Formats: sequence, structure tokens, C-alpha cells
Amino acid sequence: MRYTLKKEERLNSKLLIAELFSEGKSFFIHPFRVTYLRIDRKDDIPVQLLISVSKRNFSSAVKRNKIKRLIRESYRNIKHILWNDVNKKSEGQLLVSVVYIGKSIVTYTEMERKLILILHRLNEKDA
RNA sequence: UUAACAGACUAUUCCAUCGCUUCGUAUUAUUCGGGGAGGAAAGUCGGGACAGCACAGAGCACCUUACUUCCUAGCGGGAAGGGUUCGUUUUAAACGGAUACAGCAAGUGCCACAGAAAAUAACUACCCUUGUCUUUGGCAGGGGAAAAGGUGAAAAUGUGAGGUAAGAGCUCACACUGUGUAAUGGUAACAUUGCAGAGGGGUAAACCUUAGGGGCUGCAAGAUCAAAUAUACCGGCAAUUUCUGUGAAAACAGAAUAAGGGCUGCUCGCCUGAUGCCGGAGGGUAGAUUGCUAAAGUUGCAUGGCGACAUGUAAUGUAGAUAAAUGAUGGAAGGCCAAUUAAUUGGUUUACAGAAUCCCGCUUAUUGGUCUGUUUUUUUU
RNA sequence: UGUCCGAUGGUGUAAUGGUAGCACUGCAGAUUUUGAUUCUGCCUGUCCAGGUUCGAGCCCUGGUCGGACAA
Repeated sequence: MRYTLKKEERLNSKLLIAELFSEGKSFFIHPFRVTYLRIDRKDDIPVQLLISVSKRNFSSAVKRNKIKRLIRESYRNIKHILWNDVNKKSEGQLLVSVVYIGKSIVTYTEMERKLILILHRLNEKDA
């Protein structure tokens, strides 16, 4: 499969975001806080992702952009872990939000290692 | 030549792989090709473009600007000059820096503490005179004058002479300040000189006065399309209790009513019931499209101007996202740092910082390099 | 993106341009056999820089930080 991350794979609906944060379940893997929710909706895209970095922890817009780009790049390379399982079940759509709550910037390899952990954990919990 | 400060300019380049966004072509979900952050994109301080609303004209109120001339679409921006002030050299001025720099001589207010008094005056002390007493003087009354009082950030312009009972710009001379006026130079601010009359403490980043400017709100402005849900309104169909009138009847018109049905045969109580269905239509939510990127544009040259800048001409066509793209990995060249060493090795590739309608300014932040100016260290002449 | 407000001891909150005050907290002492209460005293402050003024918490300019509103 192709390692892409187009706009359709990102969560951008205001109503769905409100539903995710009010009814979704969450867990922590440092430095991330993950919230997920499965909804009844038929679509070609099985997973929609939301990335957020708090302005409270990083007041500089350059640093916020850098963290978000690193998370996006990591997810793009490893998202097949999640997609394969989700496709098997193929019931509705999974909404996932990844919030960065660390106080300092981690490297790309460290971030990718943590995200792999997160995706495996998501597979277990969602099953 | 060392260091510091201030100002100006610049803001590493290339290749490969995997992606993001946008435009175009072919064609229907992909291929190919092109574009894709800054000098401050920041702060949101000033001004505009653009848009909606308001609006006859003028005034009040409110906000804002304030030496002169010029530049600019405009500005609280810029250029050149004038005044004031500070510093250096030096005593003639020059050079450099700063400057919210209209008006307290229109009115009102304020000036802590100290001081008689913070500006009208009063008080102490001074002088003349009358009365009285314990008579080189004290006390009381009347008059004069506002110079002396040494505190303060600031004390009624300073010095000298005359004048007087004592004194006082009361008068005079010189000086100072600022006002009016005239001449000369300058576009002007202003400068120099003369004459007249004057002496007014400070404070307008105190109220205020004078002169100029400002309608209000901001792209989350505004425009177009428009699911779902609810529905004022309209039409069609169906349902609908009682009374009255017209009429032979069907029906029509008007008025009133929560009747009516079920649990249950009655009362109480409870449930249902104050129309239903379909269609239209309106405003408009989610959302989509537009506004939206060609512009008071950028670069080069020439001419004019002290300069800001203007004019002409040639070239160029330069991001447009929307829970928000412009990235990641690897390599090479160049720069910088360190070590050995004199051409290798290792590290790093950075500072400040990320477009959100657009433009012109201002302010603030800042690594390395280059240039200019001032001060400074060392060396040579 | 735009509009607006604020900053005073450790905390909350006053102050016409003229010695920065009050309450709670903390520390020391007194009272008490000891502690609490009470009394006395002390420590700790105007967000930063510049300007106006004889003199700024206050007035003006720039910055920093925090907050509110417009969906």
C-alpha cells in the first residue's frame, strides 16, 4: 500500500471532533495522549486522525509546526499497522486524536517508536 | 591592529527517495509537468485600499495631531532646514547626539514638607504722628510702604546711583527677559539691527484655548447555493361536537365548545385528545462556492532634484491553506568550530522566527559574513 | 483574524502627582505550668525600560506577561 496522508484521512469536522472528545475513551503513552471513538459511518477511509499540540506548552508557532509535522510523518510511515486490522473488521470509522503533552521536542526515531506502541495498543483496545 | 557601540546589506547551494497543497494537460482515479514562507510573515502602533451600515447642510460632544518647507494615495512615516539643549575639541566656531518644539502675556486649577508668604493679601520687623506710663524705652490708636524675614525645586529681574520721614522700577544708567512694530537676509520657521512700551514664578505628557483632521464597523466584512431537524404562512385531501338561520332535501353561512374515545356499567382517577397526511414556500444551521491574490508591484538604466522622491523606458509575471499545506530521511559542495597538523579527521549547518483579505510605514527580536562611522588597545612613521 | 482590559508584600485589596495603607500569612517577644486566644514589634511590595515634572504607583511612549469578548 502507499504511504500517503491526504486530507480525507484527517479529521476536520467540527461535530465529529466534539463527539470524539465528549464520548471517546483515552489512554496515555508519554509524551502522547490518545483519544479514540468508533462511529457508525460508511466510508472508504477507515481511520481519521487529529493531531494537536498545545499552545500552553509551546508558545512558538515554529516549534508547534515542527512537532505536528514529525507526528504526521511518523504516522504516514506506520499507519498500515492500524489499517490492516481495521479493514478486517470494517464496521464504521475509527476517530483518533493524538495530543502532544510533552514539554520538550523528541527526535523523529523516538517519536516513531512511541507511535508504533500506540497503534498496537489501539488494536488491542478496539478489538 | 584589538575591542565595544550604532547603522546598512545578506539570510548557504545541489542531488536522490517517500510525502503535503495548489494550478494545468490527458483522462476518470491516477499519470505527467509547473508554483509553494519572511526581513521582520511577529507586535497590531499609525495610515489606506476593499466591503457593509448610516448620512441634506452646519454645529455641539468625543478622539487625535501641533517649529518651517517639501515628499507621499495617506500617515503619528520620510527628507532638508530652523530653534532649544547635551557632549567633545576649543574659545571663534565647528563636529556629533537628543528634541511631544503652538499658547500659562485668554481664563480656571495645582505647587507636599519647610518657610512670614507659593502669588489676592495677611504676619513680624521698619518710618511718621497722637495719647499715656514706671520716659535712651514700653503699651494703645491713626497713617505710610510692601524693600528686610533664608526656607525651598522655585521667592516678585540683577548691579549701581538718585530720591524719601522710611521705602519701593518711584526715577535714571547698564544688563537680562519677552511683547508690539519697522528695515534687511531667507519660500518659510528664523536670524541681525533700530524704535516703542513693559517686568508677567512654575506647570498645558493639569483642565483648557487656537488651528488642522476624523461618520461607525471590520474579510469571523460582505455575496451566492443549500442537506438534516423544527415550522410562522399557503394549497389539496381526509377528519370534526353542539346551536341558530336559509332550504323540500342535499348542502351552504354564522356562532359557540373540549367535547369525544379507551380502561369500565356509573362516579372519581389515569391514558389519548386543542387535527392528521402530502406538497409548496420563506428565512436560514451544518456545509460548499466566492471575496482570494496583477499590485499606489519588483528589478535595471536614463533624466530632474542637496535629499526624501518624481518622470520616462525596458524586462519580469512572483504562495493561497481553512482543525489550516510549504515536510522527513540519506548524500555532496561551501561556511563555521575543535583537534592533530599543514591536509586530514570529527562536530555543526545554526539566530530571530511560520503567510491567513491586501498594501505602505513604524516598533520590537536576531546567528554568521561584508561595508561605513565613532570611541578605544597595540605597533610603526 | 479583529476589538478591549489589567498588572501594588507570600495571598486578597486601597491610595487627588507629595513619607505606599489595611486584613490574613510568616518571624520574634510578652501573657500562660504548656498550647490556643490576646497584646507589641519586625520582615516581605508598585511588571520592565525611557520620558514629562522640583517630585511619578498615578501622566505619556515602547516592551513583557496575563485575561475578556466577537463563532
